[in-house]
Order: sequence, then structure tokens, then C-alpha cells
Amino acid sequence: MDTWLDEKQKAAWVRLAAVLELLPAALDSQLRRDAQLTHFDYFVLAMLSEAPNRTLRMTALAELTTATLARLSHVVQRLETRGLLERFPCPEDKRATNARLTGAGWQKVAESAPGHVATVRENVIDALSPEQVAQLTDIADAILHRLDPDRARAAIYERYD
Amino acid sequence: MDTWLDEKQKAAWVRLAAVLELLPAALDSQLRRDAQLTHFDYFVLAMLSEAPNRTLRMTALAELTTATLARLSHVVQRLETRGLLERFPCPEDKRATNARLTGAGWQKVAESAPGHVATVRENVIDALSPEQVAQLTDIADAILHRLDPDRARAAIYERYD
DNA sequence: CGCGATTAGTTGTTGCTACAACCTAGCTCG
DNA sequence: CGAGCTAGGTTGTAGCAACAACTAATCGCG
Repeated sequence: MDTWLDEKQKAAWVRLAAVLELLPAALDSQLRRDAQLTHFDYFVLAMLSEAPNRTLRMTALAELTTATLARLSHVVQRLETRGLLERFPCPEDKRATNARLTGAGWQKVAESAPGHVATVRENVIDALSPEQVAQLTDIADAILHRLDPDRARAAIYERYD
Repeated sequence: MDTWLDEKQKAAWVRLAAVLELLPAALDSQLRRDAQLTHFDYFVLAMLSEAPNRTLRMTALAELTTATLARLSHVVQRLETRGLLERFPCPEDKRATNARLTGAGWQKVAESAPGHVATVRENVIDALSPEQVAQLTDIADAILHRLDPDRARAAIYERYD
């Protein structure tokens, strides 16, 4: 448990830090350009598109998207204005709000998914060998154990993007 | 070259996407809390602290930090206001601006580095075996080749954080 | 059954980032 | 040598995210 990182650790960290900076920017800019959506917007719509009845409670959606409720609330508001989803009070629990994908929202996901997946392929998956893909899975999993110890959001790890 | 990802690829991507969301947030919040600095602010100061005379031209600093000049300009302006660095015209090229770390800036880096490195250790390095650290280096490198094909910013990969 | 604590969500403000417009200094080539 | 082009930066604006304050509904427990 030294304070500093040794050379090999630095090499890994510096590269990871660069990926952390560049990859989200690349994903965002492709989706913005081709679908007028941020990556987070897309992710929200994608999660809804896979949910039963294309509907989820705000809290559930927040967990799936790794976001705070406050952030999600703002985003959902904008997406609702654009007609991509709609909100309605949850019948079982009057505190809760449900978000449901509209037809237009479904279509938006269908249209934009191929381009997004292609970007993920080009920049990540196709850059790696199958062994590296497996290694990456384990590495990311180990990091997530530290970042999210109680696996509160474990659900997401089973799901598609 | 299919359109979709297979199960193993999805597993890797979903986890990486979660890391991309959570890790920067974790780094930012530690530095904000303990040093009133964003991770990007810290990185800027750290790069200057290692440069000859603690001075760099804006363009060079932008490359090292993987940022646009516009973004850097705003950040440097704020850091200058806080007295952590200073700007002055470059004597050799009158178009250019140099940024130099002040004493206060140096001290800020010295104070905050251990806490930051500890966070990187806790969440990343110490979560991985030495083999995984090596694997991560290669994986991140492969991804960076796609994101940054001409290696315009290759300099950074040699440096410490 | 009623009062405090918790859960669910919204909204306002502030700060950072992206994008585009702009300006000045140096370079290049007829 | 000067007209246009490129390089190096700055600034303004608009949009998204973090944080904190707030409301309303429900739970829990004496």
C-alpha cells in the first residue's frame, strides 16, 4: 500500500484516464450528430424500450441508468417535451411516477441503435481480441465492485446497452 | 462485422459503460471535497507541476490534458483567478500564451496528490491483480488507437497523472 | 390512529463543457 | 511586399449535471 504508483501502474492509469476522457465524448458526439440525443438520453430510452410495457418507475430507471433522481427528472422532462416518452402517476403508489416510451420514442431508439452500436464496435469491441474482451469484462467488474460495493445497481450488469 | 453485439461483448460493454459513468464521478467528488478542484483542474495543475519551469504553452497543455483549447482557456482563467497559476505572453511567438504554476498552485498539487492517488488505488489499481493491470494497459492502448488514431496526444501516454 | 421518519420525485441555482464566432500574429508565394 | 491562409487563443452563449431545498405520499410504531 504505497502512496505512489509504480511505473506499470502509472502506464495503466494514464491510459485509462485518457479513455475516460475521450470515449464518452466520442459516443456523445456520434449520437448528437445522428440522433440529436446525448448518450445518457439514448440510454434512458433504451432501458425503457426493453422494459415490460416500455414502462418503468423513475426510481427503477434511475438505478438502471446509474443516475440520481434529480438528474433523471430533468432529462425525462426534456424527453417528454420532445414527445419521446410520457410520464403518468403510478396507480399503486401515489408518490411514484411512471415513464413510458411513446411510439416516437420507440422509433427513435430503433433508428439510432445501429449507429450507436457501430460506434461502440469501432472504438472498443473491434479494437480488442476475444481474450481481451473477456479480460475487460473481469477488470471492469472488479472496478465496479469498488465503486458500487453493494451492487445496488447490479441489475444493469445483466442488461444490454 | 455484425450489427449487434454478442453476449460476451455485451457483458464487457455494459460494464465498461458503467465504469465510464461512475469512475469520473468518484474522482471528481473526492477532489472537489478535499481540494476544491475538479479532476480536470487537478490534471492541468499536475501537468504544469512536472513541466520544465512549471511552464507550458496553452497548446501543449491542451494536448497533454486531452482538451480543446477553448475548454482549457476557460479552466485556466478560473485557476488564474484563484491564484494557482499565471498566464503571460510567450516571448518567442507573440501569438502564444504560456501558463506557469504559482507557488500556491504547486502547494495545492502537493497537498492534493496523495488523496487523489489513494482514490485511484482504491477504486482501480488495488482492485486488480498485476496481470490485470498489464492487460488493462494493453486494452486501453488499443482503444486509444481507435479514438486517437494519429496519436496526436501520444505524449500523455508516457506521463504520470 | 396519529406523528415522525422515510421514500419518491421535482425544481432552482450554480458551475462546467461544447460549439461557434472572432481576433491577432506569423507564414507563403506570386 | 502584401493578400490570403493557417496557427494560437479568447470570449459569448446555450445546454447538461451536481447539489440543495422543497413537496407530497406512505410507512412504522407506540
